[in-house]
Amino acid sequence: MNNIFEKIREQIIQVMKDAFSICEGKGLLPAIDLPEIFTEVPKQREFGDFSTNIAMQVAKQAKMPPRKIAELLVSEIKTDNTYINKAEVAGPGFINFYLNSGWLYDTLRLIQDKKEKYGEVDIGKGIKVNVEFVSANPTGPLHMGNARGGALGDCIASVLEKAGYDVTREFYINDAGNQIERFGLSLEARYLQHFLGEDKVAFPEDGYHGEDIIDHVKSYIEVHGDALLSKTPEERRQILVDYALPINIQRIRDALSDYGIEYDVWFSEKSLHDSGAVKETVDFLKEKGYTIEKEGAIWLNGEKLGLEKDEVLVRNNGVPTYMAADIAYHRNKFVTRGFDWAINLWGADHHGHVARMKAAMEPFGIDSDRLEVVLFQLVRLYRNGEIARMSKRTGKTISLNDLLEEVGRDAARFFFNMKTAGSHLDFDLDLAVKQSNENPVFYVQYAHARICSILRKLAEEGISLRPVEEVDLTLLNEDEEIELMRKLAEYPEEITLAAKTLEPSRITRYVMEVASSFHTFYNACRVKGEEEELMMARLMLVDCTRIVIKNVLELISISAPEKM
RNA sequence: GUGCCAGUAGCUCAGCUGGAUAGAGCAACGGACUUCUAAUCCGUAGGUCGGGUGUUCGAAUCAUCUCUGGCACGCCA
Repeated sequence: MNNIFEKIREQIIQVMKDAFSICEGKGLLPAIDLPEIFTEVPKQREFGDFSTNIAMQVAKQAKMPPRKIAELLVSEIKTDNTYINKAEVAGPGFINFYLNSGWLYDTLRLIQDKKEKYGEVDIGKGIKVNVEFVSANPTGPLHMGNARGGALGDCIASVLEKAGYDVTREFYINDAGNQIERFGLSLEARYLQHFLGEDKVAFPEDGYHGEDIIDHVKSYIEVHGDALLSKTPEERRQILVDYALPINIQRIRDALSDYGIEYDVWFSEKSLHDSGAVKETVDFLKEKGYTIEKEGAIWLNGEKLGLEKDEVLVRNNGVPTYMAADIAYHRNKFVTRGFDWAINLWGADHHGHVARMKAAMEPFGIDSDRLEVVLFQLVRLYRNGEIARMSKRTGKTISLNDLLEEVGRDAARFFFNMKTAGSHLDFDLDLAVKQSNENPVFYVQYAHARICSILRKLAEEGISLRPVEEVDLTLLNEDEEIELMRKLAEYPEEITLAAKTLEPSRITRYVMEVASSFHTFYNACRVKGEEEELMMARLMLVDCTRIVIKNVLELISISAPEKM
């Protein structure tokens, strides 16, 4: 058992089912085909700890007023051996359950038992899931979109791990295709410009204008000089790409590592072309009749797959498109490597690609539900209350490296994980570095530091945590203590919900609530200096809070300082 | 033009399978440090949930229409 909420929910459902059958047995209620019984935590504390609306749900079926049904059920309720103290009918027909504090004390016992594993649940049952995120073009540095996608993807992966999935973090390296061509052309142009003069060599219109391209060329020239002038353009571009690409990829790895992201797999698009997997995939589609040929190109048959239009898989020059490679890639994930589930994080500007990719799984016998795409809206950076522009064309982009240098990993990851993926995100650079109450990162970290301070101060006096079974937890009954324990009890439930919705942002908001409950407790109740048994009970509560905050911060890869 | 996403307090955002009086943070205003860290806490104020219609015991949530903003509709990725 690692989720008290789950246990309570099961108790309530069982108690209600029993009450229904007793009522039916006594002829108080007609036979009812029970729908699933839902429980919720009422917003108002006076409505109890949990409630259910089942009486309202079955009112129509029973042909009785919901309140009447609820009253019958409550009169026949059996709550022996449960946390339930009493049940009451309220409002239009809610049944409110009031629990004894045992579930809160059991929560503390559970936390002490599980320690850093507290919060883990097993809804994943070891299902193999591939989480692919960032997957930026290795033609330049990582930008804000990659930063958001990185924080989100990494936290989704972490949440799924905690929820019992077998997670693989993966980066798809787009080291083939058109953008690599343009990368080569850009490098070549800068190279030639260096020797022949800027005005003598035209820069490709859709080339990469960034400074980093010039830097690559400069450092190449420092070592190898002008030897490439005598090569053919093809050779020249190949050599320059072979030189610069690994550098870019290494820089991406380093930046992501600084950002707290470690991948299990770096998957090369080029390898799919080299191994023949792309060609094989197109051939397969051709054989199965999912392609059509027109205008010298091979197209994916949109009509047959329920898509709006056809998509080019192989251009009339024989070069496959990214779409062909992407299909081969996902076929590799599902068929070759046997993932049960694949989650991709894409910027919202790629949303048009979602339906196509899901549909394209069908010919391979892959249920499209096994591919899940999380779209996230793009980021706007603010500085001095104004939008900090980032323009890829002028090369004056604010990169992930710049961001980490300016605000640090903790603030960056925290901010990107505060909001749901679907909402636009305004990143306030000034706020992220502000060391004040306006900054939510410090709010949470401060709670952790405060706890550590309490533990430190007590340790100096030779007072340390007792084993939980030697502590009288029933002494914890102040409102602030109850509220804090209640918050701590929610954690496994939060992990469950975050995993089900693929919304790690709720975990970030959750830890802010834990911090808030702790700060309130701190201001209302003292630990040090209280009568010994009470002090020990509170020390236990404080330590459990520390464990939960640390677990969450570790989950989202943010430091948990012991002093601030 | 078609499609996708969004519109909730001055600002930034939560709101789970429809539920009880729509929440939080910041900003504003008023309070609390001789006591474990005041990077904290307590209180006050702040709303036509973009707008209309419908579905029903009940709608911020579902359906539909409409307005506004962002994005996508390439032999780019």
